[in-house]
Amino acid sequence: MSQHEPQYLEVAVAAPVQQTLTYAAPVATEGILPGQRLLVPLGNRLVTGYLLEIVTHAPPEHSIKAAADVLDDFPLFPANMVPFFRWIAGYYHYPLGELIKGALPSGLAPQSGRQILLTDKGREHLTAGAQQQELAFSWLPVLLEKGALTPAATRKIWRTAERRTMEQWAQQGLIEIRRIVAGQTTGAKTETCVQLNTPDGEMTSPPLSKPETKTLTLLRELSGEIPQPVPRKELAKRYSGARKALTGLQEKGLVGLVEQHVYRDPFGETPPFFPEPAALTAEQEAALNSLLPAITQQRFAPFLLHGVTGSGKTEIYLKASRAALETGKGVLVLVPEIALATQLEGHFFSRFGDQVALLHSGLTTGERYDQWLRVLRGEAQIVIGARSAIFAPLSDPGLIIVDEEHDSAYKQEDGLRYHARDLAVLRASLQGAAVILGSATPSIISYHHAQSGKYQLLSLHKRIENRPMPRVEIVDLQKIQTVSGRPPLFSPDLTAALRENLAKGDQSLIFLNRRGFANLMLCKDCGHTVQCRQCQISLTLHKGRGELLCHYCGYKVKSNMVCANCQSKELIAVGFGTERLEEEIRGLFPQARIARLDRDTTTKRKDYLAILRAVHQGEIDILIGTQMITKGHHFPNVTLVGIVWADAGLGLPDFKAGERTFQLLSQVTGRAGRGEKPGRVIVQTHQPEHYSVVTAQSHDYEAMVTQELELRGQLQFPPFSRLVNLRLEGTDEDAVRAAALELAQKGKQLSRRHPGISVLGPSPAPLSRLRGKYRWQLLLKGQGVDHIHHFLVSLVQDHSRGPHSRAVKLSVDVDPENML
DNA sequence: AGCACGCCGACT
DNA sequence: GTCGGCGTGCTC
Repeated sequence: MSQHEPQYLEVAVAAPVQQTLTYAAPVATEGILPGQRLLVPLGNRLVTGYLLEIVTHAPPEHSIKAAADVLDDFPLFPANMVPFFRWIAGYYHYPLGELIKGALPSGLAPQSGRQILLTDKGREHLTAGAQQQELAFSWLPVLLEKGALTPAATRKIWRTAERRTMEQWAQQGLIEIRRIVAGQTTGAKTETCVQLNTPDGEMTSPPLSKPETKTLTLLRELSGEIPQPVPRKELAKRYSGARKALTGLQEKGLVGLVEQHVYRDPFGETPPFFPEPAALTAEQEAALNSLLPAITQQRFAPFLLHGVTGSGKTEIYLKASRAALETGKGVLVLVPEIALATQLEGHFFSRFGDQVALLHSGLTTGERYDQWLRVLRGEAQIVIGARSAIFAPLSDPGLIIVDEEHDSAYKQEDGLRYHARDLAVLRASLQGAAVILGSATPSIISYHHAQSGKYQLLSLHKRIENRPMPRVEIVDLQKIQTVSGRPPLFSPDLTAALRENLAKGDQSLIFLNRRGFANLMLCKDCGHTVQCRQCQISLTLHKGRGELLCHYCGYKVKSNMVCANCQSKELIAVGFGTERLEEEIRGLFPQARIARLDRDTTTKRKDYLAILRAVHQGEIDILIGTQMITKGHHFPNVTLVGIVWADAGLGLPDFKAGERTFQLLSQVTGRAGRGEKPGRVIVQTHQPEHYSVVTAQSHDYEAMVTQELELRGQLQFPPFSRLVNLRLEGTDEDAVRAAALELAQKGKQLSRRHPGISVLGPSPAPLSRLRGKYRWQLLLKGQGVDHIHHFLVSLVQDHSRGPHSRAVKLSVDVDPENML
């Protein structure tokens, strides 16, 4: 760009503003680049803005303000990600600045705020009347004591009517309201380190106390040959008196303190080492022969890698990654969640060492930021992470891998409702990279694309070393006679198989995708069920915690409560979850070593790893769990898998229920017989003839796809159409209903001019009340994407101009994964 | 979002 | 008359 042309900045502000805004460059700024954050005036406040592009023309109809400040010394993301961000904002109907804010590691969006400071006059006047005032203003004592309120406290008060008082007092000169820029919480982590000032170490001059001498000696030891600063924390850990002694040593000029930048180690522990296998299977060779040329040619090429569990997909990822690194490009690996990362991250770490950066939700804010910087600076060429890692600042990815691509954890279900797998394909196409979507049970959508030639299909049908797929037996729960007339939790077949396996010393898995003890509390006297106060959902009994829990909002009450309707104490627990299974199994097999893996037993990654390790080391005979146990673990000694209730998900009002049930059954089934011994699976169900169950039994993925595609075709569901779910939410039930009806009417009116698009609903959402909000929804179904987007833009505009736009929130869910 | 502007009811 | 409630529109 020429020096003489005027420079304007196209900026996306971190506020719900749809358009980008144009600012003049801040005074005296050189070499400002896209990807840097700015502090820009918006209305009469200052907000964070993200510089997208430097342009020569400004829109003439606006006065142009200058950016107030540049917040970064370097761009936080590469400029070539800007088109990616723009595309996403358009597709998911989300403000670009908010999107970028969410894509960057958290804590990087300063905003202007206020802080209250007490003046001398104020101290005088307010102290006198403090006794009475205190009753009215809870914050006054703090203000009088500290002379100031924190920005966070001020912000809280500002939202209330007490703001008026503040403004009055400010006018009277009792307090000062200072404008500040707040919210920049995360920076590179620095650590206080101790440095020796006298390297050769004359201990002579001033007399030292005993702790001081000891600390100095320790410091010399740790500093090493060429003295390096030692973290103060480290000294304190080895000698508890060090912290205090250091103050003395500092005064005597013997040591100095420096702030030093450190990287935190995100690998909480050393991951296991996986050696490179000596040989590949013929199928692996064939898949790589298709993949590697595409990677070498450095162009967009999408692949669907369909490989049954245990067929060696990981090795293909690793070989493909090496090829991408050899072209000088980076690799991005997406995994469904932390759970799976442990296995795959171990493999990548074993092969590529510290070239790997990890980005997952288990990291602290600071750790995330550190990993981000490593990627940004090119210090790590491989990124492994959960869905948000799709935004990792790799400047030039040559390969993007999405493992377990069918997993619904890739769909973000609030805020920007993106699908990381879809964004992976998009990013690959924008940046000219190869992309591998891998799964044993690909999503219907992806498989459909492979059939139509949009993706190239790579198949691994055989397990490594030709291990057979496990034998799957179906037990029809309806046919089992019991005294109560209700089906048992464990059929005689499953109980016998468990007993047998236990006798052999083999391990067993019991799977049920529902946690807790009982999912319903019924009043014996009046028949009422205990419901969540916030949601249209019954509370689940968690016996161990002695609580009834809402699985949607986290609301809880003590389980010894009385019926809200009739005060009866006689509440009976109906239904079952993993906690109940555990109790029953312990009763059936008191001698067995039993563990349970679900969100209740593993609140931290550490607990989770501990249970997995115990299973691995053979310390557990029977592992009970939710889908957490299905996530890609290799348990060589598991020879029996019991699925307690296979059709649990089939009753949901969701067109993906059949697909998901098949995927779940296949994933669980795949846990059996991964070692040398063959596996056996027992599937209990009320619907033994359902195609999801039947095809899972025969490991016949293609048959499931054929069935499913036929059904989807008849109903014109994806992939034969596109869906957008418009959800309306608010605390006022009538307003939400009214807004939904209005929107639907507008939609139906509009659809007369857009014949390809139909409007279904409105209707109350399947979860009609959630977290205290009433919910209605409206489904758009149509053919062309562009078509639907035009349609959406005018609908969203209509709502935002409508009378309910503030009381009722509209969220747009493009390609919904979950219809609840 | 967050802030100003503006239009109505109930107080000095 | 004006203070202050919140519906509405805009932010370069």
